[in-house]
Parts: sequence; C-alpha cells; structure tokens
Amino acid sequence: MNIATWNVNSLRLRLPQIINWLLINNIDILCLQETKTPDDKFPYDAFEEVGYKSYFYGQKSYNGVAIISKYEALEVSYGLKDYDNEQKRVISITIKNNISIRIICIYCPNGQSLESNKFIYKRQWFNKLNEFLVEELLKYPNLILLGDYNIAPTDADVHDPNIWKNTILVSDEERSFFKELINIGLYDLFREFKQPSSLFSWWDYRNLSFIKNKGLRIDHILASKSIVNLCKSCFIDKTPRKNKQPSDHTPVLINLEIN
DNA sequence: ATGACTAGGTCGCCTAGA
Repeated sequence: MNIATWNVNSLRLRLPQIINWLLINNIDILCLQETKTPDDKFPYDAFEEVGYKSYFYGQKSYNGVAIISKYEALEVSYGLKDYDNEQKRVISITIKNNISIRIICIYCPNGQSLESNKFIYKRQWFNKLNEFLVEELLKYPNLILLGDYNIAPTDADVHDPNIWKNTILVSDEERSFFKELINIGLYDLFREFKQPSSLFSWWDYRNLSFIKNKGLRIDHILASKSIVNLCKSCFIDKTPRKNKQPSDHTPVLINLEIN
C-alpha cells in the first residue's frame, strides 16, 4: 500500500498534476494540504473518475486539507476536537484492509516569526495536536500522521543551518514541538531508513532555491510502532517540483507491506 | 533596500505562505 502527503498550494491550480502523479505512482492514499478550496467547490468527480474517494475539509483562500483514497473511509473526523474550527487544518479517516489504520492529515501553522502572534497560535496548536494524538493513539494503535508540519526537526533537514539558526521553522522551541510527538510514541518514518544527505520537501519559490537545492524538510510522515514494522520504504519524490507551475512542496511517500 | 515568488481575492494592491 502506497501512502503519501503533499502540500499542493492550491488544489484548483494543481489538479491535473495531482491526478497525473497519483496514477503514475499507483498511490492508494494521498493527504493534501493547502487546498484553498471550499467544500462546495471540491473536485470530487475528477478524483472519482480515476478511482478515488475524497474526504475534505476546506475553506476559501487559506488552509484546507483533504484525503484522496482508493479505500472507502469507515469514519471521518474533522479538526482537533473542538479546538480551532475556523482554520481547516486537520482531517482524519479510518480505513480497513487486513488491519484498521487511522490516517490523520495535518497542515500545521507556519508561525511567521518567533515574535509574531502567529507563533503563539502555532504553540497552542501543537499543544492541542499533542493532546488530540494521545487520545487517538489509545483508540487507533495503527496510526499514521502525515502532512506539512512547518518544522525542520534537525539541522540535517536544513540546507544551511547557520543561515536558518533560531528562525521560524527551525527554532529549538519548534523542534521541541516535534520531539513531543516522538515522545508520545510516534516515529519519523523518513529517518527509519538510511537516506542520502540534503533531501528536502520544500524549496522557496524565490532565488532559484530549488535549482540550488536550498530547501527544508518540513513535510513528514510519523507513525505508531506497529506501522513502522510494516513500512518498507519512505522517500521524497522531487519530480513534481520540476513541473511547470509547481507547488513549492513536493510529496513524501511510504510503502506499507499490506495486501 | 528586509524585497526578491506565487496564489487568491476582487483588483491594480493586499494578505499569506515558509
């Protein structure tokens, strides 16, 4: 089973690229972030035509998450319980194959800068996410948390740690938010495998950043121990970043040994 | 020079992203 995450920065604009990528890579489940699409405008039919169900939680202009799945969801839930229903950042589904798996798609706040009010929101949001996941893990032992975390967890995930030192996305405090997720029993699947250095999931549109590989690894797939044991690979696919009119992020994928 | 892209909204500029 192939499961992926991709911050597409506008679903409307990127729809043909997304469908093409789904089919080429034989993806079973794709988590999308920054759809920027209200639910009544969601392109449900376009995904249905190629064999996927869609589950979505969107809004106009900003944020918005969705899960595109070959498997019908047994359950769907929206947001972090009752916290923050204004910004559409979380959607979760439960699917069943041989085993039941909880798939949680997240678009974490950016934070803007460490001095910003948006950073206070980022801190609160990660606290709520942590509380939410503690409960989810009790209910769903086979859990996968995919999305744009807006945190580069270590210096190995940053093209130039000196330039980025103590700035948004790489600060020690944000890294502590990420470590909290590890502390409750989740594993960074990318780091469960030997990887080459300087692999990133996001590159700024400006300053030829992609060509110069000046990026960050801020899109992640975390999972519970039972999923780690089923996971055969985790990698970043840079090819969509080379498309015309690309998203500034590229997908991260895992393959699970489940039939 | 604190901006350099890009997307969306509803405009000929602003907010937001990371």
